[in-house]
Amino acid sequence: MKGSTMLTRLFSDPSLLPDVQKYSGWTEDSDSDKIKEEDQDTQDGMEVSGLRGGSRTHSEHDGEDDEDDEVEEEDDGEDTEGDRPKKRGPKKRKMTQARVERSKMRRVKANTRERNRMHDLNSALDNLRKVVPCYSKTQKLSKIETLRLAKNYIWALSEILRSGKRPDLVSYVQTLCKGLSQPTTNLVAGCLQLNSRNFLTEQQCQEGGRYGSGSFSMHSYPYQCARLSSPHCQPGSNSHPLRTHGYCSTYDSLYGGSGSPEYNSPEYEGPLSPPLCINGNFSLKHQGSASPDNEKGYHYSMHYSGLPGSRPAGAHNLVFGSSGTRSGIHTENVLPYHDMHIHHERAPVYDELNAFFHN
DNA sequence: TAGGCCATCTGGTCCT
DNA sequence: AGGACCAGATGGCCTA
Repeated sequence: MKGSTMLTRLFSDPSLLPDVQKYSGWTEDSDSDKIKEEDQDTQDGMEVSGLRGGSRTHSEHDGEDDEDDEVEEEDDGEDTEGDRPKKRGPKKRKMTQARVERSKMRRVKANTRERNRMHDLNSALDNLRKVVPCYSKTQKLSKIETLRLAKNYIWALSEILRSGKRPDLVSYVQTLCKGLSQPTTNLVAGCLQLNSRNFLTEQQCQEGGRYGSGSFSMHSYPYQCARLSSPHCQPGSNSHPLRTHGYCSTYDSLYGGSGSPEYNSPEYEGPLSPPLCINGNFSLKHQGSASPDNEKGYHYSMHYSGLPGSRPAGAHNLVFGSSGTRSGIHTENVLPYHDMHIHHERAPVYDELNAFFHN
C-alpha cells in the first residue's frame, strides 16, 4: 500500500480514530454535494487544453468508439517533415465530436476522483492535527509540519513508554520540535508553556545540544537563538499567539493542565491524545462508540506492561523543583504535578498516565 | 512583493 | 478499461 493511502485510511478509519467527519465538519455526503457543485463549475469553466492539444492518457486512446474507428491520416507532417521518422504505435483516430465529448467526460470524472482523493487525504491530515500537540482549528499546522510533529510525537511517546520515566519538559519539547520550522517550533514550545528564553539558554548551554537529565536520548537540535526568543513565547506575554489562537498543549493533557484556563483551547472538542505506542504496537480500544454522541468519550486503552508501576526513582524532581526553577527553567507558568488536571472526563489513559507519573 | 501554502487540473504510470 | 496514485503546473490567498 502506498504511503498516502495508508495515511488516509489510517486516519479516516472510524474504527481507528474518532469520527473523522464529525470533527472535521466534513462528511462524505456534504462533500459529495460539494463535489457535485464544483463539478458543475469546473465543467463549465474547465479548460480542455489537455484535450485540445495535450497528450491523452492511454485509456483515452484506446477503444473509445465503436462507431468511429476511422483512423486519422498520418498527418504528423508526413510530407512537410519528411526527415522525421514516422510514429509507431496505434494510429491516431480522428477526434470526432463524440470522442471529444467522451474525453471531456472522462477528464471531468478523473478530476472529481482526484479532488475526492485529496479531500480524503486532507481529512486524514485534519485528524492527525487533532491528535498531535498544538491543535487549533483556527490556525492549522501546515501539512508538512503536521507530519513532522506527528513523527516526533510518536517518538516522544514511545520514549516515555520505553523508559518508563516522565520526561522533563525541555526534553519533551526538544523531541517534539526536532526538524520543525521555526514558527512551528515556537508554537509547540509556546503550547507547552515553556519559557522560551530559558529553554534557549538551557539548550544552547548544552554542549553538543544535548540535555542530559532527561530520559530521552537527545540529539542535537538545530535551533537558532532567534527561534525561541520570540516575545510571543514569554510566559507573561498577552500577545502569545497561543492565547490568541487557542492552541492546546498535549503535554498538559498528559501531564496536567496549566491551570490557566485561557491557555486551554476554547475550541477543543475532542480527545487530544492519540493512542500510545507500547512496544511498537499501537493500542487503541475505543469504547462506547455505538453512539456518535460518544465522540468525547473515546477511550484509549493503555497498558503498562513491563513498566514500573510507580514513579521511577529520581523522577520526583525531574522537571519542576519546589523552588520553582530547575536548571534555570522558570516554572511560574507550569504547575507542579498535584495541580495538574485532566481536560474533560476524557479517558482512562490520562488517569493512568497521571497516576503513573504521580505515584 | 516575495515566499509559503494550498487547491485544483492534468497527464503519465501502475494495478486490478 | 477504469481507478488509484503521483508529480508537475498553475493560480489564489496570506503574511512578513
